[in-house]
Amino acid sequence: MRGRPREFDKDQALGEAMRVFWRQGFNGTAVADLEEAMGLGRQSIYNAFGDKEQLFDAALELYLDAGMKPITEVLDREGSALGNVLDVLEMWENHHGDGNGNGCLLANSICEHEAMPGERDALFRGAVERLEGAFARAFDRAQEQGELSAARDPAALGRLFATLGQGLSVMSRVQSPEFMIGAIQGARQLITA
Amino acid sequence: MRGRPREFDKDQALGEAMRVFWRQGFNGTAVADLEEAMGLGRQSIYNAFGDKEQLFDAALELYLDAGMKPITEVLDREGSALGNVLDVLEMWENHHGDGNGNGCLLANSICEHEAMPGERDALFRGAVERLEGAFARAFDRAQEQGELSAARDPAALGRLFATLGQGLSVMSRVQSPEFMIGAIQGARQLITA
DNA sequence: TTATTTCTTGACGAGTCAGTCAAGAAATAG
DNA sequence: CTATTTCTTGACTGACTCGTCAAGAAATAA
Repeated sequence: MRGRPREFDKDQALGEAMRVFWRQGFNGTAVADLEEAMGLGRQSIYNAFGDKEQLFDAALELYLDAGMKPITEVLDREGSALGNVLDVLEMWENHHGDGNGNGCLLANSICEHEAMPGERDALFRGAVERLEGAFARAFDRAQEQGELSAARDPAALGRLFATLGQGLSVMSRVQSPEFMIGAIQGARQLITA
Repeated sequence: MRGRPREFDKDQALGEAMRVFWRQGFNGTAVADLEEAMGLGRQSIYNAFGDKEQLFDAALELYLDAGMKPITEVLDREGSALGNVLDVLEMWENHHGDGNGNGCLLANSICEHEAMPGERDALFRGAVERLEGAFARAFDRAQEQGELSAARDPAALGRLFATLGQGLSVMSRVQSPEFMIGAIQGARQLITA
């Protein structure tokens, strides 16, 4: 027997929750903040998502799906692999240059994570490895295509660029668009010239 | 009239407070945690350091002095400027490979900062600019010394390496020493070969 | 219609938070 | 010695925390 259906859109509400966690972090977000942003009463949130920690996990998963896939998809695109890497740099330039200033929820969560309840290490590592792997594959193909010196180590460069992405996320929270563009320009120079 | 002198060492207590904030963040740290780590009663803390926010600021300044100076000093050393940069990469490799896993208090604070009271943007930016500037000067000198291609932009590379440092800090909180070594190895390859 | 299930609303409670108050302890100044 | 100043200890407070409870509303099933 089905009972009364919920009045709100669960996915949309989760998106709003994600944005609040993104901006304020887990410990910096009160359930009252979530109520306001999601436009819901407290019990509706607990009915639909469980407690605050489960809601955060769901929001983080949504973020990793929505925010990571576009990058790995570009990196795995056919054609010039080095071009794909440069396209991702341009995506980062546009994203971090728009002044939203919240960085990346993954990086923010990793930095806060010792102060958070629960076990999320595996989730974090998995996300990083997907990013790292996509970059490594691209650099590998770039070598095959003759666009990257055979002296480079694609796996090491994959780790470097995944790390750079996290660094850009941190910097975007406090630095100007000009800074971000400069840092990305530096990365461009090192893999092209 | 002087009155009763305090029984504890203020600098040492601040160091303990710094370590707690470093590990747990501002919002993740209760004043009770600070009491325990510093070995002090609550009123002693408030007498000596003011409120929690002022104590955090003092701890952050201590960190920036103690943790940033060694890096800029190596970068500004005479001799091979590119060698200095490589030495900093090695310092990071040793630091992040020791498995302490707390990353860098600056990066952690930047990520948490929207959820924190007060204005720290200027402090954050100043610290980043000191790091960025030291790298930029080193790359500039490396060009003069003929160890870095004249096609590079030292300012952009300075921003890139400051950003990389923040990224390494994030990664060190969840990734293995092998990952860190790989990422740093990637950076080495790009500025030497 | 009536019974059942689920959602929504608002109040509530136990626990934790940062910060303060008050009293006693321990030092210096005269 | 006494008076004064500062530090230390521990209790305390009001605000905020997350999560739950209870009652009514709104849907479906028969």
